Amino acid sequence: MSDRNREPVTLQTVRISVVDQLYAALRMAIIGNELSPGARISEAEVAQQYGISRQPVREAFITLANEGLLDIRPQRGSFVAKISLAAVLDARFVREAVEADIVKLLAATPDAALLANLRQQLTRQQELVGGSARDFMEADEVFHRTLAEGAGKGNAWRVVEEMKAQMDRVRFLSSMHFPVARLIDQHRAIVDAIAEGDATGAETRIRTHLQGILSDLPVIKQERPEYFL
Amino acid sequence: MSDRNREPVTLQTVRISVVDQLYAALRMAIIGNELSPGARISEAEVAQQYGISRQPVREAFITLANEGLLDIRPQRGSFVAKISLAAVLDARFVREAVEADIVKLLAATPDAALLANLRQQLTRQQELVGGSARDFMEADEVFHRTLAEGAGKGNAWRVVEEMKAQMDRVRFLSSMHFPVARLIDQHRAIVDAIAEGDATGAETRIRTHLQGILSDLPVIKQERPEYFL
DNA sequence: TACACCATACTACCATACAAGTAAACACGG
DNA sequence: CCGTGTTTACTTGTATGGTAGTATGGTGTA
Repeated sequence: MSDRNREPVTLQTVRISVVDQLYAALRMAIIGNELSPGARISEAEVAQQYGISRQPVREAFITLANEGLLDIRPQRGSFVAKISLAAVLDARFVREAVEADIVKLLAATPDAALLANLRQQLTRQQELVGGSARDFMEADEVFHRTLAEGAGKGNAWRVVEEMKAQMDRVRFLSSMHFPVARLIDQHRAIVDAIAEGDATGAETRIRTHLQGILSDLPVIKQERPEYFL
Repeated sequence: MSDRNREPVTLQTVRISVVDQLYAALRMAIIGNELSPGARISEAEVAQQYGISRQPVREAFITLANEGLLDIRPQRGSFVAKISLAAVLDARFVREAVEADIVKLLAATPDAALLANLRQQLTRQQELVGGSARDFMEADEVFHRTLAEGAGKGNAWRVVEEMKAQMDRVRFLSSMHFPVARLIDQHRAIVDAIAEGDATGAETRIRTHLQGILSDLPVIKQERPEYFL
């Protein structure tokens, strides 16, 4: 054979377990506020809806509960977790700390390929202005993940992703709170600072970027107190 | 009644589910290297050992897998996760970022009661010199959690805890790697900086503190390559 | 010996059944 | 009308059974 010495590719099993599929679906539904905070959601009910047994539903619930998106009360019922102000603030805090160090790393040794990628994403984001909040949220997620992976901290992204979910969820409670144009400007400013090797500037800008939600949070709580703990 | 207007205390259900108990036990066993990286550990086997059914075991496994401590391979078996160098490095990175911002907060407005608490812990830690690694690890955990909670970031502790688990696990692979005396000195230096309101100093010192494992990691990997991915 | 084939045992995944706790509706007695 | 006790439906927790995918050791064949 001509390719005896080639690198073995890592094969992938196409099968995605019922649990994983359901987990992803429910997570999206919760973050996107299709399932509102406080809403009741029982294992049996969901099982019937999807035509599966209770067990995989239960296992998806467990993971969601571990991520703070679901509240399982034994013998009482399961509920979409209400928003804890402290939890969201702390999630934001963690995310700011981590991403600040990430952009500091990136600015220390700017990488041309990465910057090109980021700038391409900026134009793509610009095209989404006026579109759906969900579409922008996805692009935003890719942008921030690209930063993490560009800094060689791909595993750290898992943490940021979880924190981000808490924050995005709050934003979805009131569709007013995706100031897309402003967010893109901030993204651009961050990329510029990285390109210039300005670590301090990049840090300051991403911290500001991630502090944006702080002003929205009290407003949203005022608008929808029933969604909060 | 004389106490009609008193605050209602929040009652606690004593019952702890089998799942939670098993999860805690297995987590400890994995971090403490009683279950070594790569070791096989099947649902049925554990169920039999503890005299319970497979289902709760499975659910405990799922949470452990989500935390990166277990590797579940469908239809193949479950294994104590081998150590991924990148995962540990990224966990350390996240922890450093978060705890750095925490001590900055603490130093900004030093609190006397908190500082008294911390200094008391320092003397307690001193008493543990020469004792078991596990005892010190617990005291260390309390210390760092106290910092997080003192800064009003109790929810952020969950994240740090998960990252800490990855790091402690590596240390347990070789009992040489708990330089207790040095760690306590660093703890003391951090407390001193906070007391003086020296945010920059506190940040620098906790970053140094948490970078300690970086020098140990390659050594441990050299010693026990079979434990690594 | 070397290799393809197959039987078998084992795994996690999913379905189903039962157990135990909770809460709400309701009947009853004051 | 109000408060109490009981019934009943519903919840999650746990146990067990069946299914499909995977690894392994043996067997036959060249």
